[in-house]
Amino acid sequence: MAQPTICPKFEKAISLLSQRWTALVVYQLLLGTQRFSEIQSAIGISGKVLSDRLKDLERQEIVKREVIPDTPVIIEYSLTEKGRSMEPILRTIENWSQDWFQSESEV
Amino acid sequence: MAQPTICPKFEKAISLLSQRWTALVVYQLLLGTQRFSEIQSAIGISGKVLSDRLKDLERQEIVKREVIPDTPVIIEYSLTEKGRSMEPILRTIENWSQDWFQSESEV
DNA sequence: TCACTAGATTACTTTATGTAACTAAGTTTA
DNA sequence: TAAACTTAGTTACATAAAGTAATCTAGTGA
Repeated sequence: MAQPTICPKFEKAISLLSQRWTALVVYQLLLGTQRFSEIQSAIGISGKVLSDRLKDLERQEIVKREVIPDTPVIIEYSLTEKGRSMEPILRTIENWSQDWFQSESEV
Repeated sequence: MAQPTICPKFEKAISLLSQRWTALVVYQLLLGTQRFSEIQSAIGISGKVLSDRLKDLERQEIVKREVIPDTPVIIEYSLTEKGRSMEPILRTIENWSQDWFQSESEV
């Protein structure tokens, strides 16, 4: 399936962003470097899926994983330049959501 | 799960956009009104999933379904104002994809 | 030694997506 | 008049992705 009517670069970007949790993980890391459990509790993702996503995002050079040899060892996740370059996407979605969605209390 | 650390409006927008095919359907409809089979062959989505997505998008008032009483009947899909308001999101993703993804031939 | 923590991984269940065949209503063809 | 074709779907079934909970591995600390 998938006729090549649509630009392949755009399709790659869309398939990345339409993977559940990807956008939220990046959004969360825009706040700064964070540890596994911080991301997990901030966005409410399961450990398994967060682990999968972080590996994907690392492979795509969007997220950087750093092992800090503290005691016990600390593992920090942060955005690469490519990751930070996604900020306008998230901000545009954020603005749109404010303009067009109602909050629970208004429904 | 899903602690409410993140703005619920933003979360709604993200969960809409992270549904597979949603963004591509909207992107396709930015080109103008189209029929079921046109969307289907343009983006290479299965009839079942396209049918599901169009119903979702109609329910969210992003897509408008119109029955044209021609012979045989024609069913046209187009974007509502809310749907068209998603254009900046898609354009931002498009720009980002051009800057940060390589095409197959460059890999 | 036992219990605790962070960062995962594994086994299993549920949900989403994909494939292919089928349907309904009308149309053209033979 | 039936056979075949078209559009816009739907249904049944198969596969893939995501969720849940238990487990693992170092490295503490008591």
